[in-house]
Amino acid sequence: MASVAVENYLKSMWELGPANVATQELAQHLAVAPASATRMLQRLSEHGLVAHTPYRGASLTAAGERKALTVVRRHRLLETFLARTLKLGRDQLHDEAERLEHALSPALEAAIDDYLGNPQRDPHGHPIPGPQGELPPEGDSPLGEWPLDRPATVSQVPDRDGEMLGWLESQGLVPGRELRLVARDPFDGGVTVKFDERLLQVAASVAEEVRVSDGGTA
Amino acid sequence: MASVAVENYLKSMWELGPANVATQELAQHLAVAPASATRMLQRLSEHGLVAHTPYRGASLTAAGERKALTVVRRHRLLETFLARTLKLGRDQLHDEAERLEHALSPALEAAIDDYLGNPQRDPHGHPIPGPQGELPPEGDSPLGEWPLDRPATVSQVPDRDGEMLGWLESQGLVPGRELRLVARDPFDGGVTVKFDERLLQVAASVAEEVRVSDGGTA
DNA sequence: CGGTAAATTTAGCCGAAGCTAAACTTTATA
DNA sequence: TATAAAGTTTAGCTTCGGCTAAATTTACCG
Repeated sequence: MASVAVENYLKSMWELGPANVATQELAQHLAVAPASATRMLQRLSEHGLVAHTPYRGASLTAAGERKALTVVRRHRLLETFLARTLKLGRDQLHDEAERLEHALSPALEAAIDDYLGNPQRDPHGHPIPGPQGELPPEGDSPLGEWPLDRPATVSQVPDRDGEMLGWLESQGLVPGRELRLVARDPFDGGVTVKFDERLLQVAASVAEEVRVSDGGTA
Repeated sequence: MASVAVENYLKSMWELGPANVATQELAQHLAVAPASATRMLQRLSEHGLVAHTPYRGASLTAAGERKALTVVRRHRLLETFLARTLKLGRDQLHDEAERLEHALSPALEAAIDDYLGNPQRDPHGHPIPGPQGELPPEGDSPLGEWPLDRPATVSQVPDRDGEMLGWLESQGLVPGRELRLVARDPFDGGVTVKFDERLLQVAASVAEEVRVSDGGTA
């Protein structure tokens, strides 16, 4: 009960959770047919990793979440490691880590963590779960929900969408960037931000994904 | 036609080759049943990666060897990378690389090669195939076959046998070590070597696996 | 040369994980 | 409230890559 497929299902469940996740949503996230997701949910359920109520969706059990978090931990450690050593662009990191995360032994995971000095965040600003799955409480919010004029620091950018990431990068909208919201589109939720003496339009879809906080490194 | 299993079969074929490899030999090397090896040889044969004559063994075709060598290249680059960055012991390298080698994209392979400055040998002294599978001719021989008294330099140590590797390491018998054969057991092929002003007994099984040459880095 | 032992292959089974099509629930709408 | 649409599950098929047991081929030995 620890194949690549199982690890991916658990990770997706975690990313889509913590609420009950719909079969279809899960299937889409993994690019498989809904029937395949149903079957896997049944298997995961039998092994106590997921609580599945037929026709009502599923959510991770404590055991399932623990496993999911070790995958997330490996993923984020790998992203950090690859960025640090190989200077890969932020937009290449995700795909590489996606494949390598399933081939990382506990020993190698520990060696990487050690080498990096127990990093708390990956290059996208996502927090790295501890060895037992501990995650610090998140103190940030989506850029789109930030109040106007209050100074903010970008804390997290998305990692799955390479195109969005490339754009963010090209605009300098990366973790650590300090900025201010100057306007919000009342209809679609897009915002205008200001930094470096310039204004930048950010579409709603992007403003949902980028997270900000007020501290230096929250 | 490029699963983990296929890559492993091709790599084993290369390691056991280049002559016709017996089904049983291959099966043992991969720890699978002979029947499983037969079936895979048939599939590989259909795809033109091996030439299989029923009951007579199989060998890699040119296409198969090309594929095998990319796996070997990834393996050896990974070993070198892990040793360089994480300072893993020589005896941990093999197992980790064994798993990671199947998850390395061409882009990441290139980035690692670049980072390492196009290394020619891995930490065990094995030559690293070039991007197109080029391998330099080997100018070394098994320690057991080296003439008495002629100065030699260790060029390669085995990587699959962690226990043997640990012993070699503990005795200082690592690539680069200079030594001299002072005696050979006429019966079992074991040898006595001298270096650092001390004598060391090397069993036949070990003397077969360690390779030496006379130059500095042959 | 014949017969047996060893090696190999074939036959048939299993589980994982995917798919499509059909059946069944749930939800939403007329 | 009935019915259609949407979502989910079941049924049944496929491929991959294992396995064991039985059949077959090869090789060796008396």
